[in-house]
Amino acid sequence: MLIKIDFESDTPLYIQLKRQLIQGIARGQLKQGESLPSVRQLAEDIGINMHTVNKAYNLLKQDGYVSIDRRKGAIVNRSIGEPGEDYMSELKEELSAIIAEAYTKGVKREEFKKICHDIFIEYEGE
Amino acid sequence: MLIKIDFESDTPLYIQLKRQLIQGIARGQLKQGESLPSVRQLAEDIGINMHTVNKAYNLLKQDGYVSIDRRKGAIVNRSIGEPGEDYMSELKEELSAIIAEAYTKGVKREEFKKICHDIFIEYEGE
Amino acid sequence: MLIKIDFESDTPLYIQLKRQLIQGIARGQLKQGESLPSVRQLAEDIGINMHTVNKAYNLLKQDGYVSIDRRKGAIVNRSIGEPGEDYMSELKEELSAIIAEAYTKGVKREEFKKICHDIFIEYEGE
Amino acid sequence: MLIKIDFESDTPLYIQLKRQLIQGIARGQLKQGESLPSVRQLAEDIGINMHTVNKAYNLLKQDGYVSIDRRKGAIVNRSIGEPGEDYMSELKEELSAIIAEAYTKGVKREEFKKICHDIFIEYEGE
DNA sequence: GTGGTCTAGACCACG
DNA sequence: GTGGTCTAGACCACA
Repeated sequence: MLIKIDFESDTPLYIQLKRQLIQGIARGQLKQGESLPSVRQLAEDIGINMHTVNKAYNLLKQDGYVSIDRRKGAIVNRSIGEPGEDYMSELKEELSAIIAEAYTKGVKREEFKKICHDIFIEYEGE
Repeated sequence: MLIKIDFESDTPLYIQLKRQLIQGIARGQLKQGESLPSVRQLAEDIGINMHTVNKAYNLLKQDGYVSIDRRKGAIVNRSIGEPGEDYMSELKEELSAIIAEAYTKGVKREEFKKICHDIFIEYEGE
Repeated sequence: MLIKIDFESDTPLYIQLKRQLIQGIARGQLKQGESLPSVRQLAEDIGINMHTVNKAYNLLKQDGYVSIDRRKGAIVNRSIGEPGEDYMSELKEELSAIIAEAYTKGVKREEFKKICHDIFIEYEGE
Repeated sequence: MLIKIDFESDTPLYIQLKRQLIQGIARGQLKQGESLPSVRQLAEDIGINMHTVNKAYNLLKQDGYVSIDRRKGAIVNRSIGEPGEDYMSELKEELSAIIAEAYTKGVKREEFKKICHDIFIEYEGE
């Protein structure tokens, strides 16, 4: 799986990395039971520091996306059942802000829903 | 218009402020031509530093949401025609990350679209 | 509040620190709303690295013991309502191991309960 | 006796193993004079490395739980008279940390003692 | 060889 | 002045 880091971006590297790994899981490129590259390996591959990769891995662990096994490194977990209430309200707040901006910039409702639809299809179609 | 700042959040105060003002505009609570409270005033009202309010106002100006007039302060602009390409691709990337997470947490496509729909209605129904 | 770090111990420094801070909260030495020393300050005081203190603080934040406020640093939170199920089963497992060892080393049930009782009194008696 | 290893736990495998063997002894499932399975055997049974089992056995030996005989392997010892002072102060420190956490999470004194009581009963009732 | 821990020093965002 | 991020390099525990 290809990871692309934008060093110019003001989103922290470890967040960028975490997001892309989650997208990889969503797309099915990273399957349950599969193991991620070692922190040192991945760090070298994408040209960032080991500790930065480590931080991303630990966040993924916290969120239940991977388990860290002393023998095999980070292993992708089974998908996570039901979305919690906390998560849902976070999601709504986040969407509310994004949509407010999109709406004021002239993005139409149907256009927005189309974009979401297409992204979903990308993840579901495995 | 009521502004609610969460001091314990890890999103910067000025971002929280900016977002809420944009939501206010989207909802029609802040209408074109209307002027925002003075920096000093708003800072005092919500108990944050003047510089922080100033930063939010300047960002809004950069994004074309308000014009800053030395005498009248920040004035809400008319809505901004067509969304630019840059903005659209930013938006897609952001949504892609959010949806990846939502999808892995078990949020269904229709559920997600329903949430977006409802938020849009809130803004359109002015 | 006095913090004592044992550099010889094989429990990580940040865990030692975290534990002592929790004990401080339990004892009422650190009260709700009070703010902890800055990471740099505390690091210097106890002669360890800033990042190590930071790690402890972040764990405390994760567990809900403190909130990290950009303005005032780490602030002690209100006490946390009901113990969750997960925590209770963790606790039982931990105790089961400790008690197995104590039992085989000849510690009597009543003696053990007395020790627990006394420690509890120390925390409750505020 | 059934051994259950959690490969995703962050407590080292050899510690998990050691603890469970001590619990077996406490429960009376492993009686004095009885010999533990061979290192090789046990390693294979639970799917871990021989060295790991070896490490656990050696720790048990150090703590006086077993004697290691070249021919018969590890043999469970008689129970160990009086708890030493060192052990008792270690135990108190450990309990102090655990109870601080439990207390702050809202576990009541009587509830805690009840849990300890029940675990003790499990070990005593042989 | 793997991650975990600790140290150190630097720069930046925030307020 | 505060924490957040990133880098770098070292040592250790684990398996």
